Amino acid sequence: MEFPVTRVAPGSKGEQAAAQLRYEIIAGIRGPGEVLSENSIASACGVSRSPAREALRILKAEGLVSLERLGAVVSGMTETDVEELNDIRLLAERFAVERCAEKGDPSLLASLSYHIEQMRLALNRLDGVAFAFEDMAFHEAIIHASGHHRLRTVWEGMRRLILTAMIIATVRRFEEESGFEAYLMQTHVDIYEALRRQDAEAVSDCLQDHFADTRRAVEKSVSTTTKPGGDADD
Amino acid sequence: MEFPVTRVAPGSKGEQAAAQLRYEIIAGIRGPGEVLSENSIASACGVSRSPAREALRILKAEGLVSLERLGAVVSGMTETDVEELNDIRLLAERFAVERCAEKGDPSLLASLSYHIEQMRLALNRLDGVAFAFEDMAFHEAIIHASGHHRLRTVWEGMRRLILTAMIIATVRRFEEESGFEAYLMQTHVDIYEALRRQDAEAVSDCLQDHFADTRRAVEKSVSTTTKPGGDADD
DNA sequence: CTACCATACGTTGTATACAACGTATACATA
DNA sequence: TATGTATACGTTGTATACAACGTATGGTAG
Repeated sequence: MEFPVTRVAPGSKGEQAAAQLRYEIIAGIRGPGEVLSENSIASACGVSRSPAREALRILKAEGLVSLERLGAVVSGMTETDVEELNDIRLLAERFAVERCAEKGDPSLLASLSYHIEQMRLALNRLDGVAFAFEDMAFHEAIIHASGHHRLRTVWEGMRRLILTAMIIATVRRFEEESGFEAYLMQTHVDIYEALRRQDAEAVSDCLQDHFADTRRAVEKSVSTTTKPGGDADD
Repeated sequence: MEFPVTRVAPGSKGEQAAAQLRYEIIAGIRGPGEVLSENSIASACGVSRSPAREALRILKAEGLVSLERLGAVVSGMTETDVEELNDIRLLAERFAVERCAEKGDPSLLASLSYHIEQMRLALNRLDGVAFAFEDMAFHEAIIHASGHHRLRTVWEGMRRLILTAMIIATVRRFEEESGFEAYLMQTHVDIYEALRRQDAEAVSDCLQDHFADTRRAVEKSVSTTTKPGGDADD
């Protein structure tokens, strides 16, 4: 799989290097315990230390590495990490829909409907990457529609992490799994319908179901990932 | 007020510069709309562009500035921002105590009790900074006790922002307000007691009360702040 | 064989130099 | 006067050089 670095991080070389490393860490290509020095990243990504340094700071903020004195140690993404990430996503989106219910943004429903349709099209093309982007856009629309700046800032801090994990999981699911399409689409439609009915409790339940499914899918991807560089059991 | 930069950010020059700027933005010394170039920060803080650049990235991640092409534009902290920050804090801590209830960490209660006692001592000394640090430690203990790594990562992303706002608000409250001590201490004791009784619902209510009070205090500080550099209403 | 010390290397933190890009301003021309 | 253009400046992004620090390793003395 060739990871769409520039689509995930369209910005500077530092962000692109971070995007590449993020992918490699989440995909398990770089296993937990592996040490990343600024120089090694610089040479690996073909850039100088300045962007490499920036990449490391980004990855640190996302909790993917811990900056030690000797270098950045890869934390990796375990099943627990995926589960926790979904905890937070569920927490954030439930909060967001509560706020949406108060405000009642009419353009949100249109946006969600649009992304559901785009997901259908991507599904027909068996384009996992496109599907993941639309899936992401669906959930991001809910966050944005809340109109809560701070929630959005928090979201921004884990946005690319989530997007990357979703791309990996979705592509793998498209390749390996079968028969999941109906349920995957349905959970999004359920959320949409519940929002349209302004049934807050139903939305909450639908989100919970959806993330339970997401968790299963992502965990399967993460756990089946080989870790060539890993096993650094000091 | 001399802001304890090194206590908030004991790290590199970049982090210290960020701490200083963070304080100045939250305190309103640097108003919304003000433009911060890397060079101006470098000269203002007496460092080179490398730490200045790092500081700007940190502030961007915290949502205090937005990085435009022309430079970093200060977003500032409005009353709405403070309110939103407390929304997220309440959300995070409620989630944390739910997890704590499941696990039942005995050392948490001891930690909370200790910090309450330290708050009392700081109160007697009329030491606003020390009080804020203990207040912070109290709430941070709850987050940590949840054992939720991702929640901690999210918390880490807004930790210094919250700490700075708390220091400013607390110091101001110590200087200007009076008669608030009893209630301020009581809300923390209430949280502690509810946790000790393992009464999840009561904890939630206590947290809500506490943050409602915090919001009032911080908002008062922010709103009464003069903004000499601001008023950049393009 | 062990313990200690010196040296060399690798790491991050910081400063500076260079390149690319956009903008604003001043000037010339219609 | 209005408009188009060219130039100069300020900005970020990137590369490189230097400094400080810790560690690991090798050698030497006991």
